[in-house]
Amino acid sequence: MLVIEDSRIRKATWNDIRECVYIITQLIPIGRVVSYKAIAKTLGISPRSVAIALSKNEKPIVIPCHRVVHASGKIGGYTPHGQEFKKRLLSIEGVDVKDHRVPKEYFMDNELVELLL
DNA sequence: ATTTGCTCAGCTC
DNA sequence: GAGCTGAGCAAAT
Repeated sequence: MLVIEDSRIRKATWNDIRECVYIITQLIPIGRVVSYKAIAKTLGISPRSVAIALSKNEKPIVIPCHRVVHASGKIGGYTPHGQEFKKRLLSIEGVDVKDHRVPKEYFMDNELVELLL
């Protein structure tokens, strides 16, 4: 991932990555979901890094990290309060989590990539 | 459904 | 620097 600062291109720092991940996460509307992979693609970094960024999240509720799940539909993690809490948050927002899986119709990976690329 | 190998940024020593 | 740890992924089994 590269960023532009003072008209120069430089490698993104950890802070840059976190900032971008948080901003994108906040773009996800209520009742929808995206995968780590989709965010990684828009930023040009690895999915693993996105997960790390979210895990180090300092504002667990302001940053809706519960709307980010595995590409396969599996729930993923939610360190502050555990998977169960994450599931509960999602169902409150209208996402029907079936058997530790979120159905593909809730995903907006394509829209996100199309929007930001 | 489960295992396996790959990945890459942070943390520890 | 070297080695370990993940809120992951994709392919093979």
